[in-house]
Amino acid sequence: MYRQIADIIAKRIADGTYPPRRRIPSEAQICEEFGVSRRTARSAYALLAEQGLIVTAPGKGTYVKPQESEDE
Amino acid sequence: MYRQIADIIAKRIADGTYPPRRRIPSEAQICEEFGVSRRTARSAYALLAEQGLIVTAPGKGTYVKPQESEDE
DNA sequence: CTATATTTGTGCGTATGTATG
DNA sequence: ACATACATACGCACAAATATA
Repeated sequence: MYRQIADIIAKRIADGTYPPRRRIPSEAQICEEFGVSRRTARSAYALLAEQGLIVTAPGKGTYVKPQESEDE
Repeated sequence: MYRQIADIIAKRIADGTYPPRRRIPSEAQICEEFGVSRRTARSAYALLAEQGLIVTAPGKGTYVKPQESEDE
């Protein structure tokens, strides 16, 4: 199930729904949208982070990974 | 053997020992009660699920299937 | 500086799902 | 049918980091 969620989010990143450096839904919001536990939401994001698609920022949120060419 | 266990559980559902929407013993508890392996306990529950008597919820447990007329 | 709210990080226990021997 | 192990998922609680009032 967490793989399906990760796949959906990955598609949103690919099609520009979630552009680079954009903050994406919090884990809590993922729980609501997909009706899953936070554990599952986190597993999905962990998979996307492992794939290098997103980065997490404790206390701030989760963001789409910036492009290589982009500055800080 | 798993058919015998399934039959016993089915009787408990039929006589109201396990009412609709009630959580029934976990697979582990079935193992203890009947002295069988988890594989056998799962086979029993799989049979009952196939018969539409129960529904399983990963991470939560196994429940007696609600009546058609019941709301969520 | 304090207090509150939000968000990610971590840990625990329990239960079902899947795979292997 | 047995035994074992690991993966996945739910729920809860608390900590740490950040932002805001």
